[in-house]
Amino acid sequence: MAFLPVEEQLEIIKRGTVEIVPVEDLVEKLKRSVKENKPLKIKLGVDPTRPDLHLGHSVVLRKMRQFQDLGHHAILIIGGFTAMIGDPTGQNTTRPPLTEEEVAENAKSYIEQAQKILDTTKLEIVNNNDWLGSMSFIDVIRLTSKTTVARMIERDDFSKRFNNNEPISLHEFLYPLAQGQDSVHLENDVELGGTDQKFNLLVGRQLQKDSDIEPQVCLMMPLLVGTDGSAKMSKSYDNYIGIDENPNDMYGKSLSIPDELIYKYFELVTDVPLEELPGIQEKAESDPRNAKHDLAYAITKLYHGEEAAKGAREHFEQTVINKQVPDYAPEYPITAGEVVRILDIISDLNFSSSNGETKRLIKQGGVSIDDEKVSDIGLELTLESGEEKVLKVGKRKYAVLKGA
RNA sequence: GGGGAGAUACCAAAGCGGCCAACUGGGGCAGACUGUAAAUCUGUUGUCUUACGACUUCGUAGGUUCGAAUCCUGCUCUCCCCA
Repeated sequence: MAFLPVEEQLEIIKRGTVEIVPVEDLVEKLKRSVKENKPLKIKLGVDPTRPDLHLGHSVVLRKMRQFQDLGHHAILIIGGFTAMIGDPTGQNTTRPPLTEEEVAENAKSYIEQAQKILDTTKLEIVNNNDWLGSMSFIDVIRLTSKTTVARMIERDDFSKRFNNNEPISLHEFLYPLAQGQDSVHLENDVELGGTDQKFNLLVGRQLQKDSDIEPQVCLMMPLLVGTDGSAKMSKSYDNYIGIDENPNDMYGKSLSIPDELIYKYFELVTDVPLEELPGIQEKAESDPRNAKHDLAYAITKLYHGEEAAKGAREHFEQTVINKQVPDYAPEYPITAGEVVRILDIISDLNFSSSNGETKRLIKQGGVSIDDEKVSDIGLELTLESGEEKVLKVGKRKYAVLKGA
């Protein structure tokens, strides 16, 4: 296929990118690629520890996709070997290493999800266990001799942990080397990663140089801030929007991000055309409410299609704005005439983690039946056959109580 | 190898024999206000119990005591200093 002119490619590549080190090398590589009609090898390493992908992961995956669309060759590395070490990046404590079986299973699930973003028909998938796993101890020692302790602790998370008197296990130093060795093995032109990966990516560049391979260009994408507006998006902070999430939740969660993030999200996790971005930035400031709805729509559409996005918007208007009961509310059957405690109903529905919490919710006015706040902790109810009541717990948990 | 310090709830951090289910801050949850935004105010945040109260919890296993997060001993883990 014919490649786009270098300038046009660059513009697409630079979207949302924090840093390209060094950008001149990328220009050179692109020029040569166009001239020789030869795709660049783009490397992205993924850690198969947590297989649930969310929009945070999508940032760098989307960048990968953009390279694919530009005609370049995408290589996804499953960090089967490195996962057994545990990437220290961003961890304040050492990660538990995974077994080979877990890795295989997680990798499978990862790829399944990633195909919502990547073009898997044109994707090369490799496992770094294939080459790292067979290295001998002497190979490893030679590898370690290529860098120094001072360089290692110069890395941000290490120096922080070091200064905070937190433990750093020796094996964690090997992680960047292992990742760098991947680049030596693949001889890739570009490696993608989050800004937190900068150090690791640069190690790859250095190791390639040492092995007389043309060094890779490191391209860093920002870490997407989660829906809470402060920490990076992560499952463990529960501030994430999963790419597998149902349209309604996806839409709703997208709306719950702080206003300041609207533009960033448009830039990083949607496919709105480059030329529309300036207009969006303006709208995000002048009319954040609607801009955010546009965003929620765009995100939902990306993963579920136009119809579902429309449905999610209607659903939102219906339930939140007009305060109607969502149609997915679970039904809770109650035998006609039977006396049931409200406490038990909520517990059965898993709407609260303990009876103590339920009582607290009731005391604070967080529970209502048919729009009427429940004030009595010990409330018991009975339903006639066919009778229905709507139970609401907290902000957005609904159930339909149905006499049967 | 030698010496010293430490391990408390989601996180940080007080408490150092009974008044401790454990101060305080952050986070979370709920209410008011709103745009499922922010800011603000209020309440709440171990389990069971309508409640009184009961039970489990302060790295881990034992011990001392009427009584332990607090004292003693073993163990595990971490940090610092020296070599």
